[in-house]
Amino acid sequence: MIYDLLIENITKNRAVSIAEAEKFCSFFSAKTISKREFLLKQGEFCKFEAFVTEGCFRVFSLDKKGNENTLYFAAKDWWLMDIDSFMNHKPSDLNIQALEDSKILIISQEDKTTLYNELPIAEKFFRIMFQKSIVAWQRRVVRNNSLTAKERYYYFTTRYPEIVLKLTDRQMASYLGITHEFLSKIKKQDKIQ
Amino acid sequence: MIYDLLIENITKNRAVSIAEAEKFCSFFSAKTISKREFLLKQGEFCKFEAFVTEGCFRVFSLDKKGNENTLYFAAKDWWLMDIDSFMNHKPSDLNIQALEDSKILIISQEDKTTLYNELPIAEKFFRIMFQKSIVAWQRRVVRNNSLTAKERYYYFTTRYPEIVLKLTDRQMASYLGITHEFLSKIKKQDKIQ
DNA sequence: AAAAATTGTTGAACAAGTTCAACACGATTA
DNA sequence: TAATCGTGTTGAACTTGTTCAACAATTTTT
Repeated sequence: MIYDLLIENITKNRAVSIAEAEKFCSFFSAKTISKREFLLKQGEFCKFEAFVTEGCFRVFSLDKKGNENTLYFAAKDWWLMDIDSFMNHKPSDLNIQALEDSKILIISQEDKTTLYNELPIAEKFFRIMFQKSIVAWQRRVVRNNSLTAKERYYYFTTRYPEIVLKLTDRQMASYLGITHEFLSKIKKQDKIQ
Repeated sequence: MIYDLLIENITKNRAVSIAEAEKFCSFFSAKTISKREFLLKQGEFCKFEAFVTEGCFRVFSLDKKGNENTLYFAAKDWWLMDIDSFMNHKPSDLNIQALEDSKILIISQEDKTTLYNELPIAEKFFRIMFQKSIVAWQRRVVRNNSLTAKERYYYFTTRYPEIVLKLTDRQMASYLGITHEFLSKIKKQDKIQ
């Protein structure tokens, strides 16, 4: 069933009844996205939140110098959203693009409000999910400040080997915060030793 | 009243009744922390969350090379916690130290659970607070990757001028992700022009 | 008030990462 | 099939930021 993965995601480590899980899922509908297609473009209003059931996405922004900055990749079992645009009803700074043919479960802004109102456990679920997310972002900041590019490259490739397979070097470099030329040099060094 | 600032913080932009706000506050007790005192040390279990009503704190970790990495500063009206240690009941990676004589409102781990159970609006309040926090962390990652040290210095000093006054250069440098020597050189360059 | 410790400054040598340009390769597209 | 475009690689020159050491100025402790 298309909701299996989402049900597992929301019930994992939490006391959620079958009825609650089913109600939760009823707010989401399935959607297919082709490779290279954009789910969201900078400047648009983000009026959805989504859960990835198949494929992979890249979330990135463009800075003033025109460089791409990859915030994160979202493969199966990850959530996709622009919290800022969604929460504050403002144009998005982010682009969300499919790296391969993908499938998501999507909820609209209005339905998300209804979900919170009708299913109190949803507040707890997302509250905990956001807490975990903050921990991950804090660790990312510390890694970016305290590790060299080479160390960050090792961390990323050993931590997310399945995602690495789906990326070009340019996409990975924009996540690591280095140029793709320098990433190429890191990889070369690596092979020699 | 000592709860005034907390009440303003939780009611701002949200429909919270006076009764709810008062109940919320009843879980918190006032505490005084002296300059240089640690509210939490790396290795300890973080069994509290706190709201700063006076003074300023620094939250930092030590990496393998022995360098301090400042995650954030928390002045009046900010929340202080180690989400990871608190949520996952594990030893903390973080140090929380008062930069000056300070006052906080503090809630214990048990009371936080009770608060969530007895006051459903608390789930919504913290869910929204955490969402805002994620947006801030995402922006920090983008700034760290796309701005030079000098640009980050400008951003920080113009965005948080009151906090800057309370910091040594070393503390600011550890937040910006540079050495204090280099910060000193940035400041010198700055004066000349 | 003296001693000790921490802080900020500066310089010189160095390391990490960028920029730009050139080229080879593979994948789309016409 | 040819043409085009994006990708990965490499080198040389350059910029940004680090490291280490020395010193002066403050702050803290005794």
